[in-house]
Amino acid sequence: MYAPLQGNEGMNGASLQFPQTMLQDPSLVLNKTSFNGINQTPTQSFFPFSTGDFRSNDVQVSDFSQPKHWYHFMAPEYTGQVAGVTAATQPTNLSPPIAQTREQIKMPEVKTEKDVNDEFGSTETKVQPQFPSPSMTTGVYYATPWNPSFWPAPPTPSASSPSLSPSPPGNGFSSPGFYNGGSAQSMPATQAQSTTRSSGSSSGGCSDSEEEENLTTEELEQFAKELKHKRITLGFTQADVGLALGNLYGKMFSQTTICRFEALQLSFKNMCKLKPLLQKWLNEAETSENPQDMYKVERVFVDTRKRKRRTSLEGSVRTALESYFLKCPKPNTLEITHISDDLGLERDVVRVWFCNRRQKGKRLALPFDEESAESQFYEQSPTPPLHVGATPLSGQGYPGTAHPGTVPSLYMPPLHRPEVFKQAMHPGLVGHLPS
DNA sequence: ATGCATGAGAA
DNA sequence: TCTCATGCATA
Repeated sequence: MYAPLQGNEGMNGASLQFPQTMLQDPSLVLNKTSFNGINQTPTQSFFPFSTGDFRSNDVQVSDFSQPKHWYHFMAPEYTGQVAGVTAATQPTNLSPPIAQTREQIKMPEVKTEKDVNDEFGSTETKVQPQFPSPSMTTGVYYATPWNPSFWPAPPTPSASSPSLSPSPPGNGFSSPGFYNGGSAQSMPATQAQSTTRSSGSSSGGCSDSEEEENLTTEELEQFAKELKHKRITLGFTQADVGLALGNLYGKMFSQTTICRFEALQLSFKNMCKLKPLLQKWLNEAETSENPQDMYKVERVFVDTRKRKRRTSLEGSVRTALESYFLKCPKPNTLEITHISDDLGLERDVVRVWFCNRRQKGKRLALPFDEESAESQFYEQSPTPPLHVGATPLSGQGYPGTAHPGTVPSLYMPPLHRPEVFKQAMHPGLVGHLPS
């Protein structure tokens, strides 16, 4: 069904991605650093799970009987796909050979997200990045509701000038508040703080002034655009930037995150949090003599814990899930069980699917009226409001397949006015909606 | 670029 | 158990 694990084919050159056999490690592909002279045999033909004890069989759509062993398995030399270049974020998982490699290479201690608080083994010298780590972790204000350009302004753009007046906490709705953390809505309108301009433009010598800025949607949009443009101009990939951030702040990010940032696909709060970091990176990149040095840091250690193989849901199954989602965006345990049974999926897969679907849905449907939208659609049903039991599945036909063509594969909340909803949809998706 | 997954923190 | 931030893996 779906491609075997490793040995992926090349990636779209456009974005300069790397074959996963290289763990998306820019330094390898881009040759910006030859990893301290260590020659890596690009023969990542090894596959630690060849024995099959690691769910070698496809986690197919109806394969839900297998125990989840994927978490423990740990091939001795499994480095997380990148031969040699990687290491574990978790020392405990570090196998001898790797540990050795790690010492040979003077691996700067850049931490990954979860690693930040994770102390390494005592022997490890926590060499912090060359750059002083700014206080990026301090609070972030996001009094301004998220409202990317492609998310239409609210029907009543009353207080539509987020840039000037971040909506007061209780202000009805003031703006299309994207999802700014769902419950964190009680944002202290600490806005008008003062620093709206990230002064830290000159990498001169001071500066880690990326305080919590009161960013506006527009600023973010503009910055995202600027970032992307300059990044490309400078010849960096999104992954490079993520790595560079690790270099600069000791906290790296993935290509995915950078991509989402540029595409404004993160929550407003998240955008605000990352913006200062990226801003600084940009400044550094622009002024640096050798931008390349910015991420000379070879790859950080990769977490050796193995994650479940990604389930690839068939189109029909997805459609079915969508269908269920329409009826009940937030199924309870029982409902999830029913659904999973009906579709022959693991309960967890279904659960996660709904979680992700909701998360995604928020970006699409929440602009209008998050409060009600959320309460109306995302409220867990005490009692199955839908006949989950009355399987919409007819024989082999799933809910969706039953009505080919008529079942929108998108979340179309029944309570939303089509017109409005349509607007809120991502441009690319609107087209699919029946008018 | 995005689907599915993980994990921390909150409820 | 959910949300949210984030990432691996893949289309």
